[in-house]
Amino acid sequence: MNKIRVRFAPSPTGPLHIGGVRTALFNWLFARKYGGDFILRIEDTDSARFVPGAEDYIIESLKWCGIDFDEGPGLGGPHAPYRQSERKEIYFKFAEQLVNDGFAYYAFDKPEELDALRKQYEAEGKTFIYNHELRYKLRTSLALAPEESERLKKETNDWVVRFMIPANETVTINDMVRGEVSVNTSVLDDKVLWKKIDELPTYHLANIVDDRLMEITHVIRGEEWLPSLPLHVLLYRAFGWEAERPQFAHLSLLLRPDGKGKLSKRDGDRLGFPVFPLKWTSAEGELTRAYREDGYFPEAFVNILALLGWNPGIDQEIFTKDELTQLFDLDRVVKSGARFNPDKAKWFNQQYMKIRNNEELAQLFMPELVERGISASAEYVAKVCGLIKERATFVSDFWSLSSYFFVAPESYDEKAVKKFVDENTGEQMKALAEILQEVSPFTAELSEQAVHEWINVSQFKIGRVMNAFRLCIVGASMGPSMFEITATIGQEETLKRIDAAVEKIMIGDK
RNA sequence: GGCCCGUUCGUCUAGGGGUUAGGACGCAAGGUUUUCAUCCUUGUAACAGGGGUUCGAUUCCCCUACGGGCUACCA
Repeated sequence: MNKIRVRFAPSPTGPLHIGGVRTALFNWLFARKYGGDFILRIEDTDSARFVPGAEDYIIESLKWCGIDFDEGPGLGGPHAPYRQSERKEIYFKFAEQLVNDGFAYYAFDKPEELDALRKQYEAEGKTFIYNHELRYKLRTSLALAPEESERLKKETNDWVVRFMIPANETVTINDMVRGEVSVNTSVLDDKVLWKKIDELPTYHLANIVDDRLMEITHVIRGEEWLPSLPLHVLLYRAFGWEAERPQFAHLSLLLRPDGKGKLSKRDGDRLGFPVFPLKWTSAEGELTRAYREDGYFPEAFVNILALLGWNPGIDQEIFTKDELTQLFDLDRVVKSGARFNPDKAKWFNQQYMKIRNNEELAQLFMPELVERGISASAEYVAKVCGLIKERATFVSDFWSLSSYFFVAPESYDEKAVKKFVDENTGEQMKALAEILQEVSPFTAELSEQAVHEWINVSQFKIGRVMNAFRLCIVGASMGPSMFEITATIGQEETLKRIDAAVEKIMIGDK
């Protein structure tokens, strides 16, 4: 069997959205599983829709996800170049070959003429198809006298090459995810393959030619291409490439969580979750939110995407890249469209948060601390991260969960004060401070031991004491074990905070 | 309008001619914890509808409905 070669072939018309990333991921997973090649090809044959920066964005997104390609722009490879705009001179001869072999023809209609014709058909309630009936009636090389056609070819510059779709033939293709798909060719248009005006191929021609030239064995792409599958198959046949034709797998689309339509680039952030992997600033200066900037870990993001429209048939849901590579296969790709679930996406990130090591998390948290004017050692921050990470979904949650490790509380949660402070609390806290003062070394274990002993002897209610204690140190009813906190912030700071709290909320009006 | 694809808890999905239709997220309740979170337990909730085929259909076939895609000299 030939080496497996797959490609991801985005069009640089804007930032890649998660549907595109998923398509890339599935291709990559398939290639890696079978030891094949993953190729990135930029399909920039539509100069009108070209967006500067989009290609870089695509590459950076893949990089962030850890989806590495073996051949592609910037990297080169045996079939370079990998940008279709840089391959423009190779396509015409293939189009011409099709004309010479009787599979295509020149068409000289003006776009306005066709528009008018379409409108006319619509008005009459008829379906407009540029096909075997029309191609002999319109201005094409099939209908015109050869000299006239030659003349138009020379003298005009907006003619096109159209593929000749055979009449009334049923094309049946076996799609790797959808099974058998049949279409009657009579409903297909004679698609434009190549345009004189910009001397560029359309998607259909460029795609088939490049897939063949690059020896692609499997085409894994979005479902939006399913309707043109028969055309592509017919093209392979016309070129005489049936034996080398790749296998096709059409992935269902990602649907919007609010119900209507497929996820599109224009949905923005009003949906309550990002549609883009990385932030993108549009030409109008609009900034979109994104997974990376929202604080998702790339491993979590990849894990989420992998499970959208695919599953390994086991109950496990958290997978390393290696596990995914091993388990992935096209036969477990789901046929129906998948709606994105933002809550579950957060859950995934939380799972990855819990297993992330503290030093790495500290590094991610550090910039925010610096920005807040806090100076703390990496070691200290790592320790704090270890204590709070299971309470967080994103690194951006860290500050609100851990500020008391860095600064003493400035205010005390009112509800907690009401609940846990009474006329005896002040005295209790003073006594507690005295106990704590004697603990040496000031470890969590020894502090806990001493305090519990004291509570037992003095017959206080442990809940009341500890909650009041927490209020003094944290300022609220939250956070990890009290003694872990005090051991972290230290003896001196602990005693200081008890004093301050007693002063502020336990004496005075009480 | 035409063509194509799809339809199992709210969402992601497993399953597949005979099952108490399984899991995960969410939600709810309980337990653990001095608090919050984690964690554990339990609960909640689904085979779009109608016809066939069959002893039996959620599973196979047909129709309808609904959803989605395509219908450009876009990709």
